[in-house]
Amino acid sequence: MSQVTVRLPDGSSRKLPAGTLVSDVAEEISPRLAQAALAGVVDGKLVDLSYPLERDASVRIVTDKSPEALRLHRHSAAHLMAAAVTSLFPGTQCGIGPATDEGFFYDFVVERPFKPEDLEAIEQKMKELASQDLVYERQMWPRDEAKAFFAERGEPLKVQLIDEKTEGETEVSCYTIKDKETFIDFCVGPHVPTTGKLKAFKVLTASSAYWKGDARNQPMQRVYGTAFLSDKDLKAHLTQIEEAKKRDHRKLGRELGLFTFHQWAPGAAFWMDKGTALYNTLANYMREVLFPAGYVEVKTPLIYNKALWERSGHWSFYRPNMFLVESEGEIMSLKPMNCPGHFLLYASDVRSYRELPIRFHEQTPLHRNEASGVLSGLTRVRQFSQDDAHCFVTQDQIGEEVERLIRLVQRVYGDFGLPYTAKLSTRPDEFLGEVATWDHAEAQLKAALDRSGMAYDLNEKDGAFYGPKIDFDVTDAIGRKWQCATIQLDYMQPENFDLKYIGADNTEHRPVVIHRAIIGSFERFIAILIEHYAGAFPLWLAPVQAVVLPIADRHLPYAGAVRDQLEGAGLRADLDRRQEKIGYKIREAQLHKVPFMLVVGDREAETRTVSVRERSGGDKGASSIDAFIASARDEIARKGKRSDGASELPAAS
RNA sequence: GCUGGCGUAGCUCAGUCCGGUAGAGCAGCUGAUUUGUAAUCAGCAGGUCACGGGUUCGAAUCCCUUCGCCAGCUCCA
Repeated sequence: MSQVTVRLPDGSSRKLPAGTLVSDVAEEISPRLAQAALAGVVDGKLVDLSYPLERDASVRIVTDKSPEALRLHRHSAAHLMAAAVTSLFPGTQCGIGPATDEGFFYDFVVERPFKPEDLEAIEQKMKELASQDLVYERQMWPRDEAKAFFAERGEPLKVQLIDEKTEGETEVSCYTIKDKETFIDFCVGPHVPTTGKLKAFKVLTASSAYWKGDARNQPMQRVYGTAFLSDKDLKAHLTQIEEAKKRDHRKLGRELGLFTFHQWAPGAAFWMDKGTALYNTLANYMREVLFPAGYVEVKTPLIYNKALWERSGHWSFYRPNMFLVESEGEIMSLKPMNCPGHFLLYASDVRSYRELPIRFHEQTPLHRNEASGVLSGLTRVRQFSQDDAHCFVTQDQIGEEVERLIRLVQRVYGDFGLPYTAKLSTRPDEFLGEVATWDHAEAQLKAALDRSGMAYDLNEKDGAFYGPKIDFDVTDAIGRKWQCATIQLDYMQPENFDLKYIGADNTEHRPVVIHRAIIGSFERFIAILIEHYAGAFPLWLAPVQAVVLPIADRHLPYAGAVRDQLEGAGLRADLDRRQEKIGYKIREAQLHKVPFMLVVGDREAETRTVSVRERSGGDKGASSIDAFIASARDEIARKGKRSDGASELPAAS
């Protein structure tokens, strides 16, 4: 019998008979490893434990500790779910069932949509199948036989998949759970060896999806579930889902009196006074950041003739998302973006190289006619404003400008206590302009990222067709990622709009445009902040920073004077003048997450002080009004950070 | 936009399956209470049951339309 040499991760190697299974290798190393083994990695490829080793190879055994384990579990759980569904609902057709970042799903064609009771039944059935510790078996079927088999079983979608995925092959791989009567699926695998390995899974929701995600195809029922390596991890995940629900900005926005919606203005928020205070604080903060960075604030029209959109190219590719209006027979559109307006503004005067970079910052509202089904709270709206700006630079200024931008991004996210990551997207296969120009631009972006000392991912070929870009993702307090900042180079629009500057050589040159936003849309960023802080904004952002709480009516004059003094000092202050006990007023203020409660009664009125109660931290004792104002202003100026730069905010979890 | 679910007082929800005069808590208002660090007591008021149509002696409830909200519609066998 011939032998194969198996190399192990520790550098050792063993000679074993050809055809030895991965599971045998695990057994050979140690019985305990064999017990824990879920799959193998042979020459870098993830395979089943039942994979036979026919030639020399490096082998690694996958266990719960391996990075592949989670996806393996989830994909196997998807099969287990499909087995449960086909058992409970005979005649169900199966589509695809992949693992995802959060869990897994499986698409089915069923007679009627699933109800919550069905999902419970499915989960029960899965548990039952798991407890039976059934084997996942890989079988190689002749292609035609497999197609005939699935066709006969009334699974045309599987036949279609086999056709598409295995063209030119003679055999296709299928996986059974127990046997082909119980469950069989066309699948590359691999899987965990038996259903008993799956110990922590949950069926979550059902909704509809289309075959291959295309609305022209047949609608299917998608059942989502999640699986983890331990009950502890699963529980943590479910708790996280609950936590996310508690922080939902739509719920907190109403409870905190920030904003509301009306069915007659779908996708457009009504900002109440407190929400407006927050909005304005953000908008002014961005102005404070951008003015010293060389930006000028501009306001350009909200409505433009269709001619502009034809020039910019929006008319041909963005029209479905534009709100059109008619005036005296002319078709106009509300602007979905600021760029074309900024180009017209740039072109309204002769520009010299001495002026560049020119940086136009604008916060006026934009309108995008998003499909009704994608609207969601403040995160997906039809009307919003951005901390939008366009920088007009020379080719050689790109690197420095981008580096300045990265520093701005770092500063802003630092002020909000949001961790972030960056990714650089380079030239796609279909692109506009010269390869040399792209290479030059990409090199400058890379150099700028390197100089900034930031770690970043490379997204090859993911740039826009008009230029490369850098995107930033922030991670909120409960670990969710949001794309906010973007820095995009644009070579196309300066051509379209024939933008020029006069160079040092006294001839005309083409500037490069950098589209950039740091927080993106104020609406969406506020949603992120609400959920990040769980509604408990740091002092500098809080819509109401302090509320004065008089003990009894006779303290109202003094309380009013305190409130006036706070407002005079630039603080956002309220006065609770209701005839209620102090505990009631405090409870109310706590629920509204006001950072400071200032209790005033006889003692305070006499000594011209306030009793400070902190939202987090309770009673801080008496303080003179001036001392309170001074410390509050200091905290606002520091934006909640200690003087060493670290954040005082508790890690909300 | 498409598929499914949902829409009852400002908010959270009961009542809908099985048609028969619309309910609770919180918030609001009035009165009493004048209060010291997370809910004082009593009373009152508040609803074309999203909108429009249909079935019926009778519709919040059953059927259809429209609007809005929620979830999903990228993950590859």
